[in-house]
Amino acid sequence: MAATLRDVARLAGVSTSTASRALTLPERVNAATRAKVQAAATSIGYAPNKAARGLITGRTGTIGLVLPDLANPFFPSVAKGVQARARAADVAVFLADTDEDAAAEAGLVQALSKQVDGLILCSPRMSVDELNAVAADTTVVLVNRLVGDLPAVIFDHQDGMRQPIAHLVALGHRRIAWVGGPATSWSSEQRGKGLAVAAAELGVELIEVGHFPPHYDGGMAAADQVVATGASAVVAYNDLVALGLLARLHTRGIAVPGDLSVVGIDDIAMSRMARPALTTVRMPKQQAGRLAVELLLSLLDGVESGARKTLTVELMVRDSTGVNQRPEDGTV
Amino acid sequence: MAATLRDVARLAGVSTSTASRALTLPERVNAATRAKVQAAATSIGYAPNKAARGLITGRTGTIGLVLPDLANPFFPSVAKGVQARARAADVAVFLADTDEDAAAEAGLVQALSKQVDGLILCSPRMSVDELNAVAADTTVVLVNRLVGDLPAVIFDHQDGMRQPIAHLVALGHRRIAWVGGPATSWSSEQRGKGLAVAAAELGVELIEVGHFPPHYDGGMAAADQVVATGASAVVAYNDLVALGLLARLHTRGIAVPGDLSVVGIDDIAMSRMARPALTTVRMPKQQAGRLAVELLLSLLDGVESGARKTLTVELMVRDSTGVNQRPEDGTV
DNA sequence: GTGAAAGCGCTAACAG
DNA sequence: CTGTTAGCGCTTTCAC
Repeated sequence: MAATLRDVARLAGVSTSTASRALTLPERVNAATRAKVQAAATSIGYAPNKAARGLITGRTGTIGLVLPDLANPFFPSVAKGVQARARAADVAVFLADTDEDAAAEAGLVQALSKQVDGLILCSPRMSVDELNAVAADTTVVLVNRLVGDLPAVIFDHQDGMRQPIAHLVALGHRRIAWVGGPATSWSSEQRGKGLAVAAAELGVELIEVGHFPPHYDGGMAAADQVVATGASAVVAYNDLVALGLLARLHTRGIAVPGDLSVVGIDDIAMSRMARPALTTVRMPKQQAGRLAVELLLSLLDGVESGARKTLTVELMVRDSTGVNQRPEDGTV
Repeated sequence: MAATLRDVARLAGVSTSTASRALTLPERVNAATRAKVQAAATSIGYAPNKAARGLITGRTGTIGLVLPDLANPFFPSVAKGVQARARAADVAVFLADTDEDAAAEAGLVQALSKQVDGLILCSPRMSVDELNAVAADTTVVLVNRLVGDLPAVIFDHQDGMRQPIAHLVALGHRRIAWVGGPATSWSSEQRGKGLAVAAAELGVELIEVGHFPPHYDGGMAAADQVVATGASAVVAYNDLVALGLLARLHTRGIAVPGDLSVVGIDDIAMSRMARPALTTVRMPKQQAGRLAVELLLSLLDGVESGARKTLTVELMVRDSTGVNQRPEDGTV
């Protein structure tokens, strides 16, 4: 059996409340007794039972992270950031993968919300109403989605989508295709809009090729339609789709970037490893995770209420010389 | 405030103990009262406080998953499997990423172990002694590492490493290089041994090129040494290393597989997307995660004690026709 | 079959 | 500054 606070108290010859104070509010205790208690605690390897503490303080020291799919490299990056920041704050993280299933997501969130102080919902697929319902009885921070005034960490799609367009225009492109993600995806909508605005401003044509699954196979499926548009460049919903495009274009003997330029979005590790390396728009994924935790913690402390953080994104122009290839997420 | 069991009991006009029984041991309660209680519970959206329950039952309904690095695609796959199986058993999962830091890992495990029923340690970096110490006061299941008799889920490196060697031999290779992972890695050691045994059996030469970081950059670093060995084929510690090799070989103008054949290990999603696609040894990562959970749960129920599961691995021969490209981890 | 009472490990008043 | 008391929400004897 693990040591309890009573054991510590007994060993130190004080009451349990004094032992408790010595460990959690050191200032309110005589230095001598404090030392005794702390010595006793370490000597028997005492670790507080967080569940018991949570029962009385109402804080469990735990947050939940819900995301659509760990197999999509975007999400482990966010998770890594969340995890790191939470640990620094001595907070534990429950992880839940919903498998891109909106219904499962709602159920999971429901269940999780009872066991945590707050929830980070990354790219949630559930409806606005469901989301508002959850937010009504749990502290929630959204990542990569905006719903009403709910606290959120998002990426600057406005500026972020202007960058690849400006880049392509500078290279002489005038007809640019856009391969969208799922029709229900908030970020796909934002990305499409951002590109359209930038294209209009810069006086070039943006051709929307349609909605595709946000995966490698989605890119394979989109490739021929992209070619048929006659565009000289294409921006893909994300890097996975861009890599799928690359594969199919290669099969068809279409040179990249010679015949067609391809730009991805997200900057997953894989995009640096493709050949040709993929020019992409970097989303600071780990940072988003870290910020989401900070936002959530400050919300729990009652510091802020309707906060929203928008993260700067950055065009990564990749070429064979390896310029600009530094990884966001550490060495991979 | 969330509804408590007392609220349910009051609403149903019974005592809290009856309410408790009606919800957890339905057989021991009159059908009529049971129905009343259950109706009351759902009507106010009652969900039991797991922390309070855990305080008394000694079971928290939570397990911990500790892994070295979410940025390495191997681990999110395992995590996905763990997560899915745990959810099916209505068990929550704490996630901890140690950043490949053995010291941090030991501390994390220590802290986590107090809050969970059991721990899944995936490719743990800590020492045998530390591991035994942890296992002494927590139920632990190892994944991808073997220490004494500790319960573990591992991959069949014996047979797994014979497959790529046999494949390469069949293609006519007689000098095969092996690019090992970190010197401290259990799986690197196992893989190296397995290859050596197979090479000896098949009468070909295995040249150990040394130890490299288990990343893309490690492969880049190893490439020139591999070339210098004069081997006609190389097996890399993992796919990331293999992809790094591919990149550097391409830079040097060495054709793959024309001049040099490259085989990876793990079958991460990325390996299907490389060009040329990477022949690799598939490790059933999600399955390992699922089995680890099952093993842990049965251990917690006192069913088994020194169990060990060995998973079959499978050579994935990749070529430009797309044969054998089905993904393990769902569509990516 | 059901209720009363005790207590899991801890913290938060409240006295002293 | 420290000890006593109460109780978080739940399960589990133990009577009835």
